[in-house]
Amino acid sequence: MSRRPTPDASERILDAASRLFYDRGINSVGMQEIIETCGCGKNMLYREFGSKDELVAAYLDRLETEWQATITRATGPLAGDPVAQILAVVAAAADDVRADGYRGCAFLNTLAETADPNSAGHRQATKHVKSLQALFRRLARAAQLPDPATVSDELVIIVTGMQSSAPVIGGPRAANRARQLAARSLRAVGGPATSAAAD
Amino acid sequence: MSRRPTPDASERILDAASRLFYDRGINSVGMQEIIETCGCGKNMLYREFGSKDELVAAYLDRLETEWQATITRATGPLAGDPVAQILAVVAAAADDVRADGYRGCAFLNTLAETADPNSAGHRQATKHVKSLQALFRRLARAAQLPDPATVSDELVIIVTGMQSSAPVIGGPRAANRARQLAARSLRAVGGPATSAAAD
DNA sequence: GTCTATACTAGGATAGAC
DNA sequence: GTCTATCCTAGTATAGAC
Repeated sequence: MSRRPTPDASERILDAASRLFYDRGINSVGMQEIIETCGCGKNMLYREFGSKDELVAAYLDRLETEWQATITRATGPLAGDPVAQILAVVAAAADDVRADGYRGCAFLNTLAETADPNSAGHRQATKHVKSLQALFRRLARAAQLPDPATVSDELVIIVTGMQSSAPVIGGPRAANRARQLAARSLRAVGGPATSAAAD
Repeated sequence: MSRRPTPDASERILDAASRLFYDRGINSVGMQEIIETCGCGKNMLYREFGSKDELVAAYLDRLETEWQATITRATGPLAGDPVAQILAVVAAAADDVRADGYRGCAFLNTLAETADPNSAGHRQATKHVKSLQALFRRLARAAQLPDPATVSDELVIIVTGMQSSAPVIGGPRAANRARQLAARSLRAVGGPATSAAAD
């Protein structure tokens, strides 16, 4: 018992850090608290992650990877139906929002917290939103919607608005309204294959 | 009544603090930097504002007052046309978003930064969004729109989404898309007086 | 008296050394 | 794990200029 191989020490640290970072904000969490929460030593933490910045980067990196897996899982079965895929992406984001203790999008929160555009957190958060925008644009183009750039911007606004307003107006309400808004957005721009966007 | 030699000392401090708080985030700004920026002494700052928390509260208070004045100015000439008033509120918010150096809604940023629901900042930020929601609901009811609660939630999502996505997708784009989304939302729910929501 | 400027306390931050 | 170095934080108190 005394001797733990801890093959996943890095994971345990990242688990503790992620929870604290999200729940209380990156700037409000000290390294000491992360150490106490995960029960590791300070040297261990700094050996696995060289600095707090790196730990933050790893936190956002893992979330990004998880999000990419989520949308792959959600859109995979709908290959060939890009309109349904768009709605599935919105629905996947909406599922997160319903969770207890939801405190907004981790990337948008990081953006609000770290103003320096050159910081790793800022760049990762910006990249996250831009990749969501690009995904919507790609799918809108595949659906042969007129003006994919406009509709993808609309969808980004709907998703980020859902995430930002949810802590105030309530997760389920925000999720439902956002899904309806997205469906309506797709119907409004018309195009050949938007029948799937009917309520 | 003790006369004050510098009647605007409080204002100057609040100006400096507001700019720093917004540009870099509340938690990233120290009292020392505020003092150096506004050129006042530490004594003065702590006499006018008892603590950093109070200074933050004054910062948000003033923004709230300015915002209330903005919507009063925007909706005043449109009395009797609640649908146009809703669009005017969205347009007023959109104007802010276009500004150079826009870094998101100050209230939403505060919410992201301070997780403690009992803190003054958290409460003021929550109140701000809820009051926007209530304003939309009141106007939607005045316009005799069916389901004012739903349409007001949609409008809140559109506005907060515009504010949150603007730093990433660009202020003007976000502003234009949000105004179009709001107009479409009003047209979609129908009602007797939504012709003003036509593009 | 009213201001600025600075010294100071007490604590918490990151980070490194052992 | 503990201990230390260095820095920054909020906030108070003192010193000195006008």
